[in-house]
Amino acid sequence: MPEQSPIYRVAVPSPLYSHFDYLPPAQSREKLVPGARVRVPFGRRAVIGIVLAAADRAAVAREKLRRIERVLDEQPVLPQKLLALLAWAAEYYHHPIGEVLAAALPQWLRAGRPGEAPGVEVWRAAPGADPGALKRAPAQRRVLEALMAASDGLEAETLAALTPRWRAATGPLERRGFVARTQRPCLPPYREPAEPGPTLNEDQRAAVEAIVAGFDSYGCFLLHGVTGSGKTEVYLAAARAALARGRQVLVLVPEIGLTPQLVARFERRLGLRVAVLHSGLGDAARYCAWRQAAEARTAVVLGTRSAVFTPMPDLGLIVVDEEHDPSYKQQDGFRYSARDLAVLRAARERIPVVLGSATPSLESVRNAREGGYRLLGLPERTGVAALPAVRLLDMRRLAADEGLSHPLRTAIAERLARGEQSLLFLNRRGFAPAWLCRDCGRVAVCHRCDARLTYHHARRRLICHHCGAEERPPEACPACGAREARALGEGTERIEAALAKVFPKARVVRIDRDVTRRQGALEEQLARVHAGEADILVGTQMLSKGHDFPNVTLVGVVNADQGLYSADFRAPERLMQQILQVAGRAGRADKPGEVLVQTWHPGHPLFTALVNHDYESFLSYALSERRDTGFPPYSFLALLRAESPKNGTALEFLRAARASAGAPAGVEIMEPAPAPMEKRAGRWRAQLLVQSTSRKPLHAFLDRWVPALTALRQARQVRWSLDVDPGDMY
DNA sequence: AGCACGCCGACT
DNA sequence: GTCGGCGTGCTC
Repeated sequence: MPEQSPIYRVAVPSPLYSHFDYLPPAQSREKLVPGARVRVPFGRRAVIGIVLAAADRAAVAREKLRRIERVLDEQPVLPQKLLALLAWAAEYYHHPIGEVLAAALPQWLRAGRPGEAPGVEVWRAAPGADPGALKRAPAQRRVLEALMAASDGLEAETLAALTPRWRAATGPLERRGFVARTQRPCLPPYREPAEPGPTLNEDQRAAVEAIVAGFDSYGCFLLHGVTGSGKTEVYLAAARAALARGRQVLVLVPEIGLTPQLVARFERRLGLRVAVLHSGLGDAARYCAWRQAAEARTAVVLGTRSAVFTPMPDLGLIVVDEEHDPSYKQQDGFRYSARDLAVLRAARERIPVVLGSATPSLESVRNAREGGYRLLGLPERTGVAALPAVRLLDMRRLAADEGLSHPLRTAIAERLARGEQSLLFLNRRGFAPAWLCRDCGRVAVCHRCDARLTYHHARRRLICHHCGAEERPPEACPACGAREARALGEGTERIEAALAKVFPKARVVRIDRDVTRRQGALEEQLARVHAGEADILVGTQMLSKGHDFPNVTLVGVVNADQGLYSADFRAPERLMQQILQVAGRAGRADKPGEVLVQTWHPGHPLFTALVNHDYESFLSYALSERRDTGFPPYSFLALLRAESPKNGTALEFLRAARASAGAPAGVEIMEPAPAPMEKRAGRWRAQLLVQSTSRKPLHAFLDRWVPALTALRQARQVRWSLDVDPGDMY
């Protein structure tokens, strides 16, 4: 019998819901391994794909098959286990396998670069280099001076931060012999011995013991610890135990929580170099760290969302810190939840996973109460004061000037008198969220979105926070010609200005995206706060993540009501989490903190729970509401979104989608509806919610529905995407 | 998504 | 007379 040459199933980076079959490369006789990259002809071009499997028959006629052009890897870049997880994820999230694999691979590998780990480029000044000789080349001069000031040389990334034209500068400098380029391994050795940590309290010890007892088998632990209860110490102790067994540890943190301080703490306490993975890394540095993990040369990986896909052959423990954080859910393209995939990965690898939070998500709480998660509680704060007292300020009865009520001002004044810091939290950047004509009341709106423009005073601009559009405030009202306008409402910028007026001697530091956009600016602002160079902090939710402010004894929540009655069913949960997170930043053993919340709805059950520091009663309230309304975690959702530059076509597509769905058993398909903000960035958006009380019928339905959607005539005129387990309804 | 093919309007 | 607009079809 003649030997049939094998066929290879290849995932190709394209939004097509299937793999593609190829013949083996011309002269090779060796079998290709799944997970290896191959260069294949695809349509009229060539692309880098990933071998999924060998097969003996193709899905299409044999004449249609083309040959793999080139094999890029002898060893798979994605190990079997990870490939299987990704294939599962592609099915679960109903996303094309090629794009799923692309999301898991570092750009370096996607671009077809060699699999061997690159070093990190380091530039050094040569002895005797003379910046004086560079009078007419200021960029070169700046680079050279920076290099001369740095004894150990500088990495490409540091230079890039210095000047965007650094590449153009190093070239001539190198030719003149003023600077030299070297490579170093991306993770330099860590030479300090591990620092001992504090003695664990009873609860922490119990938590660590429970996790360690479960090593070598799957278990999901929900570590519910109030802020300041020492969750990180539990992670560290569990990580040490895993390391002692020769296993690797994967730690996921929210986007904004991955700070140099956190990395340094892990390195110090574990006594080893930690591989860091986050979006701000350059291609080479990122791939290098990834590769170190894949070769088990580094034991600990600390990363954001996409780090859940890091290959780690000896993985023995996964930690998901702040598991409730929305940044674990990817909001475009392949819309996965890194937290959920971490749990799944742990189950498949038969290892424990720890989900930690002071304010766990309702999903995880329900899983702990009724599902298989084990709850580990840390009710005590360590080394910090008792939880700060929370007081509601009933804004129905209080006058507020520029958003600040009298009691809040008094409380700030007291802190100033005592030399303590105050923190004002307000989830709205800019000066004022509305700009209106004094005469006719016309409000400035965005032309591309269904949204009001926010007035930014420093830049004297009206800015749309949804599409980024900017314009100059009009001299005269376009509707009535009146020449006077009014900025209505408060953003962080206005609060900052108001504070400067009321407390002229106070040093106010603002922390929001507008201030911290520049690289390193956030770090600078925080350093000022910690050095005691600030009396009052004003900021958005950026303040609620990852940074502690031990000298802050007053937290003011300026407008707590946004999100209380929002279109998004998760908004109250987010609000509660944000307030508790920011409240948890305040106070110390010797200086108890106080939290003042300005609200027009002081009777809301959310606030009752907040005043009592009773997350449990909030959970009961929120869970019973979700049960009554049939929302997660008491149901499972999929949201079909569509958008089009033409009004109406998105809804039209959804109506056709609804019609093609039929009446599947056990699944409820809602009516198509315009999105809560129908027009955004010039596109009309609509959505269609699909709901079920159990996953099985929902996914059985989606399996049939998605191919049908692709075939719809209307699908061509819109951009559509399916969001399984959506994080929000916008 | 790319990329090409294909058939109708304003320009060197 | 062409350059180029984006509708439509295909990718093993």
